[in-house]
Amino acid sequence: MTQELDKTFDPAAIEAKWYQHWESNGLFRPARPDAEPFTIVNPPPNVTGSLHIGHALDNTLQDVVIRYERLRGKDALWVVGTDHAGIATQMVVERQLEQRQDKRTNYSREDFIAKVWEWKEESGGTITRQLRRLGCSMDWSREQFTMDEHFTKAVLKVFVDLYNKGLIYRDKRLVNWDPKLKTAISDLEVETQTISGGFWHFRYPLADGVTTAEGKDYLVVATTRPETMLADMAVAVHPSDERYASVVGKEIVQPITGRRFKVVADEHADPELGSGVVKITPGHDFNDFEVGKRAGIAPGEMLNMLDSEANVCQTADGLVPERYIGLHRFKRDGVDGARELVVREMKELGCLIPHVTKNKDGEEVEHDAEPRQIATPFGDRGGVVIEPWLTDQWYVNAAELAKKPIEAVRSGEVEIVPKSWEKTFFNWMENIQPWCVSRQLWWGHRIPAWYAEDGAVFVAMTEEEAQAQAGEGVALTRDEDVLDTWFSSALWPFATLGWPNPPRDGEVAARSADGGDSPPAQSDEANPLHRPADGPPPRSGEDLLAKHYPNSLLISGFDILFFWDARMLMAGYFNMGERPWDKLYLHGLVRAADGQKMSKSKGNVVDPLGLIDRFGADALRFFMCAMESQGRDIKMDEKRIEGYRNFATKLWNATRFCQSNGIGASQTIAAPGARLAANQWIIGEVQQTVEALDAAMADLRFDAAANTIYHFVWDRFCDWYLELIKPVLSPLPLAGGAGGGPETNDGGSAPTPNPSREREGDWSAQEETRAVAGWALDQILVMLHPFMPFITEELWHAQGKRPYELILAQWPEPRASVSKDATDAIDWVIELTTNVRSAKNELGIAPGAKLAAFCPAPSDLARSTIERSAAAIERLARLTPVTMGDAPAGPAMQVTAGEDVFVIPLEGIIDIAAEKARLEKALATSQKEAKSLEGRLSNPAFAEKARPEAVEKARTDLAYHQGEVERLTAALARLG
RNA sequence: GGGCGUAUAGCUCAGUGGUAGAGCACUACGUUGACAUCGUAGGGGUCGCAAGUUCAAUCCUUGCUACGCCCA
Repeated sequence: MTQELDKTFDPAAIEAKWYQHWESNGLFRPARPDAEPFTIVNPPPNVTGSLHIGHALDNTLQDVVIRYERLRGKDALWVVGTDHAGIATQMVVERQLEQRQDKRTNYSREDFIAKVWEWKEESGGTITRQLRRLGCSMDWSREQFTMDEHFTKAVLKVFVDLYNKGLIYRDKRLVNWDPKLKTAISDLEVETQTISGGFWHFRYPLADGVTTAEGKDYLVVATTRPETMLADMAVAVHPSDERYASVVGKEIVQPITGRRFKVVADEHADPELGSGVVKITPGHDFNDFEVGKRAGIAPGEMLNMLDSEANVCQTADGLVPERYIGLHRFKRDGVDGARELVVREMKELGCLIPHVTKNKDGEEVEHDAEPRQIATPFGDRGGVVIEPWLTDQWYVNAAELAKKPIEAVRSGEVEIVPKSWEKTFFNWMENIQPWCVSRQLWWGHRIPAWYAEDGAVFVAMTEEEAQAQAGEGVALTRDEDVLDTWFSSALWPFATLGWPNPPRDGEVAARSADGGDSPPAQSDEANPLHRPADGPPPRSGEDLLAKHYPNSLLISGFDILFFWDARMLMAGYFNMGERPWDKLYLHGLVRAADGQKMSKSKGNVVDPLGLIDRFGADALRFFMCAMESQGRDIKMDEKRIEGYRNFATKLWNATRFCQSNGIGASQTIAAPGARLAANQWIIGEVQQTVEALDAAMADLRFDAAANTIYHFVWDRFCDWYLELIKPVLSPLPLAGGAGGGPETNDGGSAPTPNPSREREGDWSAQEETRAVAGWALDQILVMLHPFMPFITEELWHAQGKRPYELILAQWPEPRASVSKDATDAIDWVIELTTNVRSAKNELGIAPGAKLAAFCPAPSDLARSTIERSAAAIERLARLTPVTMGDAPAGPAMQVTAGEDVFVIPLEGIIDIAAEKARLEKALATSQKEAKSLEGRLSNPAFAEKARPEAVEKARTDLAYHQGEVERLTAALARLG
């Protein structure tokens, strides 16, 4: 029995209900021990995060795939969890402290971390709640966090393993230093922006009375960063630059510091650029660092003039004048810094070479510096200029780890979709730099390295092991730093599945399919550094890792291809010896309606939850899919979301119609037997739709998949099928058969002589139609479910009692063959109907008017269809009666269906001029087409070289248009 | 400077070696027993520009223009 639906569809009312039902009944991951696995891990959102539109896209796509594979019977596992997000989370908590005039350093490390955990317990669940609103069917029973105890263990193991293989090492070199956050960051976290700056030219005096070939006693150096002068250790000229050959090896006296240093020859100096002389500050510039090393300066000897906040400090040689100490590197908050002071003093010393321009009046004007656009590095989190800074950090030998991933993508072992990203991937992987993984933070995975007093390092999983390595009695201090967050998230595809722990067989209570609640997090007050609750256990005896690694697919935005995807490949091959996933799907960005990137600072962010409130989660999801064509960004378009809300309403109303006609839940997966043309036709349409949908999903063409089901539902099922079966279900009073209305048929026993004939009120025809319609609607619900899970689940249950929820239903398998005669007949009726409606519209005839029609020379198709589907022709084309034979003389309009001509007499009501105009327009079109096709066919080269199918099609088209010309000419002749 | 991508209807976007489609918007008509969050019909595009390949180019090649992104 169907359950009556409200007159209007209200998404909010059903969304919460079904999500709760699915989750609390463990339906997101039903026990399917023998099924083929299908696995996706979600890109773990920052625990500080809240759902933005990009998450909505990313997670919708994943959910569509997971629900689709689940419906296809796979053991579909969607791993979910959040990322501890080192810097972001620490910043959130520090900001909270700031509001109370408090700060991190007022606490011990342990106490501060305890505060972060506290924050996480209270506020860290925002995004996971929001993902539920979107309908995401993740396995919440195994929700993960990158700081879970088992995850931490995995991270430490990877570090130790990399260290033991020489792939992670400590090195003193320049690193990207964020002076605001006071931590090192990796290359990827640096964003280069172009800002307005200056280019200053200075005189550097040569020492000891030396002069250049030109007789000058100084060299001219140019720089965009004058403040680094305080730590200059050389100037460089190109080895082939003859202007300066005589001064190479001679010395400079830096005017402010009085430091003496050499002129060195180095290829880095570009003779074409400025004077051809560059100052070398190896401690504060990446290029200069290399020059310095080549000039024999060891990194340990390189002068450093800045502290961790980029304020000037004394260099090792003590030559920085006292007045500079403590100044910021450059002007900040209106206060001059070292840069400004250096320029001023050099000017006073006569060592500044002014930049001269002419003003409007042609007079020369002097400036300190030439204005220039400078490419400047900024930290992506802190937003301040990054300082190259000489420190000891831990580095991963990324070039080595990149080898296997490169091979894998090249060989196709790992597929990147869309393929166009492969080139970008190779380009980055093949030029990859050592990855700095240490961060000067408190919140994160603390580096498992211990130092003896002599500086010897011991890397081990635990302090005990480190101590064992060091030997008894050696005092050890643990490395203060934590690891880059991406170092841990790189392990997501396998550490979430239990690696490195072996599967626990029966050791823990089985988490059954119906016990989906996450365990409440307990707090372990004794040790705030460790999470008490280890990751959720697998079901008893289940070896998740063996079954679900490699994962099947990863879906991520292209913006984290290097940050995360590439590093998962490295970590996967290193730790597991295998790819992390078979396929990587990269989607674009969701942009604002005007095409701009959404950002908080621009104030143009669209809140997905607001869209869900307004249009429903189903509509938002459908929008995301319909717009997701590979490789393109999505522009926000609310009208379109609204359109998909309307689509949901359409389906709702179609279901109401079905219900009011006794159409309920189907009983079989296979299509019911059907003899009526319309029923056969819709079965064929379902079959084609499933095939098209499967093809689209296999290619991850979300747009094609969404459009396929959309058009099937609206254009085929609602627009035609439901209209075609109305005459069967509710016969017109006058033509009523013996069976009466549908309500009287239950349990009836009257047989019917010819069920293949769509006679009005025919008893078994009605029964067949209700069965087929119910089945077709069920197929719609299943096929649409991955895209619109909520409304489909609601309608699935409203249609009758079900043995299982839709989320666990079976993917369509019609297993039916339909006759071409039947589908041809319906296609013919549709064409006739459309053509009649069009003609009436153009002639201004009331659309409802029923007209008599004559078909003088019916084709076999027309003859049988007119006989068999008279009721449909009457209801839809509104032609009745249709007489096979000549029409009486007199004014008439003419319509066609295929090659069949229908003459519709319109004595008294026809506007002859309008009909003539209509026919002439159609005639002109066909004549033009025919002429063009004739031209093509008469070209001998076409017949010879074109594909036979193309020639054949041209011939068929030509014949059709020639036929149209004849038919229309005859109709015009009849009108006189 | 290197790489990638995009230019198709008023807007947002699909698409194919055989002269183009969708949604929205627009126009006309419409209370035909699911649906006005709707129905029926319709108007609207020399597929950025130029050359080449081809029997045939919106689609392939090259160049140009414009816009966007990534890397240096």
